[in-house]
Amino acid sequence: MPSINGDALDLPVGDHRRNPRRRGEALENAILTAVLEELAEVGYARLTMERVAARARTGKATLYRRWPGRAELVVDACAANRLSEADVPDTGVLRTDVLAALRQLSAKLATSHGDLLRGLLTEIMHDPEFARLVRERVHTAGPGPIQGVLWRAVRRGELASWVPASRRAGVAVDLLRNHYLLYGAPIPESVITEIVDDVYLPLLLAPPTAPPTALGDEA
Amino acid sequence: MPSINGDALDLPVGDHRRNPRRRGEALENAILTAVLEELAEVGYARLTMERVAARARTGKATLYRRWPGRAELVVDACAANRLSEADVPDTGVLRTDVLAALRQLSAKLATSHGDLLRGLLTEIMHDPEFARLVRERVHTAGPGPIQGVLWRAVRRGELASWVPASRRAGVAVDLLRNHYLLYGAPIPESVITEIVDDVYLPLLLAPPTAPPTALGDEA
Amino acid sequence: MPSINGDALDLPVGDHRRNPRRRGEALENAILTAVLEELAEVGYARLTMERVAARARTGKATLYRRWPGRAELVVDACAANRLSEADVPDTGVLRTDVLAALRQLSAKLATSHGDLLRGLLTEIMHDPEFARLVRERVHTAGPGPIQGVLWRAVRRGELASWVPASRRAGVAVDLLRNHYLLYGAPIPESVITEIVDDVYLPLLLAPPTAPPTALGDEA
Amino acid sequence: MPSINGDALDLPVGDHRRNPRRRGEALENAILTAVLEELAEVGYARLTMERVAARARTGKATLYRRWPGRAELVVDACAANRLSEADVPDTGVLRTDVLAALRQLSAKLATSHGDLLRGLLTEIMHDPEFARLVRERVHTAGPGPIQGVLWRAVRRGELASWVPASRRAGVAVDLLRNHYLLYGAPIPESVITEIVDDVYLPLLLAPPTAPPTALGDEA
DNA sequence: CTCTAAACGAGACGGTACGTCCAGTCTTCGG
DNA sequence: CCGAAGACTGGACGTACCGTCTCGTTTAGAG
Repeated sequence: MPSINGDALDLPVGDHRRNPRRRGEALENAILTAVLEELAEVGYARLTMERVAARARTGKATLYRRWPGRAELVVDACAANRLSEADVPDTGVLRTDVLAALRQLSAKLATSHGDLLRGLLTEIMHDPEFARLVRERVHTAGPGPIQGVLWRAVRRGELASWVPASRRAGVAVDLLRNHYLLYGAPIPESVITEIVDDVYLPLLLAPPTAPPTALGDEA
Repeated sequence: MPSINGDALDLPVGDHRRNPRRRGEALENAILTAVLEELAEVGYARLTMERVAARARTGKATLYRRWPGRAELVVDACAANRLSEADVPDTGVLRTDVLAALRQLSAKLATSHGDLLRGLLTEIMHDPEFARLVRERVHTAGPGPIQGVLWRAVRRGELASWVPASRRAGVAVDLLRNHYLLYGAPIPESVITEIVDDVYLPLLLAPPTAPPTALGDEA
Repeated sequence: MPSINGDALDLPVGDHRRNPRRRGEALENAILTAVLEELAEVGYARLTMERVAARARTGKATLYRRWPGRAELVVDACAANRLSEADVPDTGVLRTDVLAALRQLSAKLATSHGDLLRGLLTEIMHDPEFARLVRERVHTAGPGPIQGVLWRAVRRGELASWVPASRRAGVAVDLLRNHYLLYGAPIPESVITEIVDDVYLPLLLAPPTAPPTALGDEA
Repeated sequence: MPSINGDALDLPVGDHRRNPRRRGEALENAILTAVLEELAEVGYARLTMERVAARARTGKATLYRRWPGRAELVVDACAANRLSEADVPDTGVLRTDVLAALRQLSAKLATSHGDLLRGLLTEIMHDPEFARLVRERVHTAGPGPIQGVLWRAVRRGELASWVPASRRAGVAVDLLRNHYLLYGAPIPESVITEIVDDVYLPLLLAPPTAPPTALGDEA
């Protein structure tokens, strides 16, 4: 790109002016902070090793010594600022809990986390091990909370106990994530309620397999 | 990237050697063909305008005169080779039809189409109009066939007639696509059958909304 | 150059909007005018066929059909606006006349004519015929006036009659042109007077060949 | 220019295949050598940064890191191969020495040096500092030798001692250079002898200023 | 407390791709 | 059917980054 903006990489400096020279953890923190700032400012797609190094006032070699590439670096940076995995308040009703969980996820996707997810998905396939890492982060930003919600519902007797471990459990999160990837943020409230009322709750309460009578009755 | 392969852009030439000079549609076809070949060979991530131009034996300016960038070019190329929207055979049973449709989609995702979807998702947010375009292509590679399947089931009396128009209709495709994005191809057969048997069919046959008495009844 | 200014070649249009289509002389005039405007605005070095065509609201082929290249086009454009060959006033004294002629030439070189000369010199060698053309223009912008001055001096008896036809006649102009090419415009007054007083006049008045006694005296 | 020769930049390689990576002076020499070879092969007008980089087996960025542009790069390359400033043999006679010096210069202008001079003159005016540099190179390829010749003549008593420092000293070289610029190389022998016999020697031997009585005496 | 080995900062290096400009040539279509 | 208008092929531009590599310098930590 022929210089869309003439910025000479003259980033504001956190003024850990050189000397004393940072190492180990201090250095790593400076780098991860720089990554998060870049993520916030220009997004994942335009984040470059060059700018991260400049912003962290270190050299590119220092980055490559620790991370194989941009994707891994960014994943680590996000792991570091671990968004506290805010857990969902217990409202005592499954529907309300699920809505809260989805709204929380929706909000998270609207931040740089969403952009990040989008970007990482394209780079996932290089290395299966890395793919696993990303899935964990992505899922953490998903099924984690909802599992709690489901188990509470089981304890209250709202749900059959096999449900939280079944494939159905993740459907709401998957659909929401899917909607984000196709339509972007912000996700309209109506989409969330539709997912919950038209799909998720009916699904959770449906019998384990399709009623054999559905077809049989007609036949 | 410091030359993962040293090829000096010496691509096989279809030998439409210069003169007569191609214009308009003929030229456009040559370009779109080149795009598809590149897609198949190196994938979306490593497809470059430079190589496409070289392969189509034209100049970059000709590409940029027609498309604003790589993403739009690729989308057009895919629209052109419209993968014939192979329709699902009518087996007379909903479950079998759905399985066939998902297997078809799964196969499609395993080709360069999957890679493409992955790549385009990161570039979607620049321009809403472009986002819409991509969604259409992506959906075409999805809900299209399954709608047919569902309507046939309705006609056979297997399904309530409101189902194909409801949000539930797209769930299977969304889950499959979601799985591809997170886990890549090939998608194991077991995942497909689980989606169908544990989620999709029960969902399609569940009552329109969650039984309001769900908790009360059981308690 | 990656667009030093984003101008999309959207030049001010003389609004001979297309249709009726111009031809022959009308078109030619529009082109030559465009050339002169470009020359004035960006100079010879940055004058391009592309911009000229755009400015004249025509196509490049129209230019190439009439002129082999930029150099010839520009020369023609200058021939058209023929700078009236302002002749030197007769002061009755050789020195004053010569000074006036050189100052006139110096002034001309300081305009786009100088820039033009500079540019054309680099493109002269392609075609001897064209080289001749340029030399004529260049000389016209030089020896023409001074010949008059010299002949007047001959008539007054200030000069020997063989001088105007000798190689010495052109020396002043050659030196001035040379100075311009090496040092650019404006040429300091002192340079002009030095050329006249230290070189040109002594030379004009010197005997036809070196006094054979110069060396002989010493020997 | 649409490929005057179809060569795909497959230049002969000096096979300093990568590693050890060249730096500093070694690299610079390789580049300057490449420049000189390109100059000799295609001339200044068709010398491109792209080809120089390819020939030197380096990247364009490396060139631009060191030189602002083509002109500066070429000037440096010429400074490097400093054409040994071949000095003029002492024949013991001014006329013969001058002729030798001019013939030498004439020969030099007929090589790529002449082409170079021509090309650089058009790019001189961007930066006065650069203009100074070029003048030095150009003069070096000129007045240097002739100064020696003149001083020897002074020592022999052939010339007055004020001559070598006067503006007259450079006239022969200026006229020769001027002739080259207008008529190109090769410069006919007759032009050289005319400059020497009809202009330069008479001028050198003429009195310091024009006889004040020039007109009066005759009248 | 000294000395050595590793890590750091800085940035050069070889290289790919970008998106733009322009040169010349060829085609189409209007007058 | 000529010629105006403009699309085409293709080279080069100057920049941004990539990932590697070389320099000194600084700083731990072993002796």
